[in-house]
Amino acid sequence: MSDYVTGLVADWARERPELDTSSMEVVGRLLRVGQILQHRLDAVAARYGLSHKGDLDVLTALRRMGPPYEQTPSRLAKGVQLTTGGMTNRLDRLEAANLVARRPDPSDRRGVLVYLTDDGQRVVDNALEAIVAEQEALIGTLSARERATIAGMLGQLLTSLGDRGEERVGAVG
Amino acid sequence: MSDYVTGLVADWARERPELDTSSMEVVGRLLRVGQILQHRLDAVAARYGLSHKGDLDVLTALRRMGPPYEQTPSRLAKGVQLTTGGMTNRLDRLEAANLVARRPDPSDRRGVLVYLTDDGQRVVDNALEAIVAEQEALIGTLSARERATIAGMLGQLLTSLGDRGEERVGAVG
DNA sequence: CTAATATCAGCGCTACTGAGATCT
DNA sequence: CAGATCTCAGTATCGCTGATATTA
Repeated sequence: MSDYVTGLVADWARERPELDTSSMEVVGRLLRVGQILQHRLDAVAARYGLSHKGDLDVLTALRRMGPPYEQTPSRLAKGVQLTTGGMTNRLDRLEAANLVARRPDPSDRRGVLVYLTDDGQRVVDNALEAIVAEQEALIGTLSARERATIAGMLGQLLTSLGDRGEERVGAVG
Repeated sequence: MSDYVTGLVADWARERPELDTSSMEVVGRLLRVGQILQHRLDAVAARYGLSHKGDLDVLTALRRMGPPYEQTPSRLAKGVQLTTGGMTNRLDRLEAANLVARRPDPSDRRGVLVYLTDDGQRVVDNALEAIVAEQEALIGTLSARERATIAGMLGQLLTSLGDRGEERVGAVG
């Protein structure tokens, strides 16, 4: 078994032998795996017309909230780590594609509420199933036991990195 | 322990209970960890003046080759998955920063060779040490045994995804 | 002649910043 | 009045495409 990182580490061992490359064996692979998975999942989303990278994130964020699949732009922006200006652009795109719509917020006349249209609900539900299927295919070589092990360690790592889930971003949903 | 993905999965269990979210426990965490690590490492690179995302990749690619730290733009572009046009832009930036320089390729008068300047060698060597230190800090909570386990599983995963290391990209080096 | 190398100009995409209008 | 919400215009980053000149 010789992946991309194996070669990297070999290079550094030759060029900078005093460098401790043990962390690279983990971090390098994590980054590499993340890139490949993200790329493959983006391709799946694109098959559902979601060729703009962050669009699926917005749709799934709304979908995950449950009916009536509605949220303010500000809170959506926080959820996907975007400025409100950036969210305006994204929502314009999604609204033009008829996947979301805006309506005035009845409880705050400064604001608006964004909600999934019927089309948007259909697209996100279909896309999500395809995404999950692709995820399953991507990690198909890992046994149930290995999955539990790696998920546990990554969870520990995320927690140690301060990840609490207040801000839910990307990562398919 | 409750990270970002824990909340995600709980949302989907409520909204789409028939969906098998087990792959998301792994893939979601891999993506999330990758994002966080990349972000933190980018910040370290920025401290060395490498605020443009792909710049460190080019410098490390040259550094890893050993003296005289030299390569053609085409091969560099392949190594970091970039078009030659994109590489021209990057090299212009790096050359303006006096980190690399170009000279005519003596063996092919169509081409040029890019090499690390003395400044470039200093910067990449210093940045690399800082990157490795940051990596160590980031995964500090994992024991040696856990690191070996996760590195092994990720290597298996990368191999199954077709990663062979012909094209060495990003991922710190 | 075909293919490869590097560059350049023009384009597209995406997000950010800061200003402005509205409202709490 | 301070602060929040959203939008908009302008700007920046970054890579790609396709054309070009040169050489293998």
